[in-house]
Amino acid sequence: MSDAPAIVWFRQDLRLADNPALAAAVATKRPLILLYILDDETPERWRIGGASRWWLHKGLEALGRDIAKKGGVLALRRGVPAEILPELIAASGAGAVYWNRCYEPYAIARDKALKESLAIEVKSFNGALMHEPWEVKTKTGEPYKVFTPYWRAALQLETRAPLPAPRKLPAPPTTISSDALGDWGLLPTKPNWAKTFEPEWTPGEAGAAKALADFIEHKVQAYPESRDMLAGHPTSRLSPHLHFGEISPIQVRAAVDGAVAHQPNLQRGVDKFLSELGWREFSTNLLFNWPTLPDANWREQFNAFPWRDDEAALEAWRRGRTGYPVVDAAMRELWVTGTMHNRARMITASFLIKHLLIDWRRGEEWFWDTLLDADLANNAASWQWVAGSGADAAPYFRIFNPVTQGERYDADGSYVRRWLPALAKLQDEWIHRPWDAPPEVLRAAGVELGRDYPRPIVDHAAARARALAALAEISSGG
DNA sequence: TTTTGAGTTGTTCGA
DNA sequence: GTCGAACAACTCAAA
Repeated sequence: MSDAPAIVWFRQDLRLADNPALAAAVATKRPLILLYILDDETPERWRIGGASRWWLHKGLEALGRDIAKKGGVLALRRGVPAEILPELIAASGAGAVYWNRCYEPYAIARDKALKESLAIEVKSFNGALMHEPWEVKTKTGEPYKVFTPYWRAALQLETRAPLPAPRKLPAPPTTISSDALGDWGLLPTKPNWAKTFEPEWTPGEAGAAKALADFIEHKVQAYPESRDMLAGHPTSRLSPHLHFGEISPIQVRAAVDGAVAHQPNLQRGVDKFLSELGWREFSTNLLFNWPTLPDANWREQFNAFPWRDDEAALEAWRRGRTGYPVVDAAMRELWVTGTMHNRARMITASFLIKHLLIDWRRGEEWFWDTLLDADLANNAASWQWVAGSGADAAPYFRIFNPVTQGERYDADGSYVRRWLPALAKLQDEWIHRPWDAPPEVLRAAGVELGRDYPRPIVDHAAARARALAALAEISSGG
């Protein structure tokens, strides 16, 4: 066995359990250099966003603690991996580098170049997906473009069992210099707008495991119906943990399958939940096979779509001042908690695209900066899905009515009241359409439209008609 | 090669 | 209030 140390390069896999690269490195019995590199230069357009930086700081803090408990050390470096890795290899005499794969186009190019240029052994592993994008193909060997057949095919494939966390981690051969996490400036200051994230989230592997256990115990059984309800956190809330790799889909799947083995009545909820993980994999499959997904219309006919340039409307949407309570509540939720309910994402995205006719890429950029779970594949695929420009797109006539959606999925208005205190005293009947409320009702609730809460910035019926006309322009018939 | 059934999450209108 | 139909045409994936 070589005494030359091995480097484990952590990227979007900030965990010790079910970490194939780490497990393989530990199995070599070499001394280990456990490394994270903050690269703010390689991805030019989609470098890590503001909210995600807070999570990254907390996640690295947790990973460092977990590693230390097992006898190892996490080294932090900032810069370009193509410079840092050779330097570290030279300084440490490392004989191997192990990592788990990423699927962003820039990451694929970076890793490919590193594999070619580094003179030592390099091994990459699947740590982020149930199935690699190239493993799920149609009968003719093409990548799937429609979710349902994709997921049906994926379910036919075997998945590996989750790997246990290493019992102990070998120390590095010598002292490896490390940046101080606090010097990276990942946490916001003056103002510390992330302080509202603290009570909502516990970044790190333990926090992820707790969220999963909570989901299985309390939520998964009713998930197929309750998942759509806007209030009360009916979903797993695992997405940021999954993005940063604090838990793997393999672990999640093994846990929910294990629960079904003891409680067969959970099967229905588990199947629905696993299909959501399937969407995550499907999105990665799309990004891998169509690397321009984040930046270009997947359907080229949308290149002719008559988007409007409306900075004021865009800003009203960003800040939750559209005058449609369910939209505004969701945008406030995003701002305050760094996340947004899945259905609320569809409602707000549909509103930006269809009601305001603003380019989906403007929304994609805002979500990228404000979401703790910002993920290039999910973000791009989902925005294009709502726009209708993407794979497996929604029918053109699917334009969410924010009032109907609010009344259906927030019937008692508790979601709106939580995020829009100005409307807290408005009765259920008017909570999703305050502009229709009689003046005395508004007075009694202490609401003056235009002062305490905005009037709608567009009329729904008119906006819907305008969107349908715009879509007709680019249809083959128009 | 051609055919066939199907395609995450909706809304509106009229009976 | 409830319910079914209409809302385009197209592409996908497998038979």
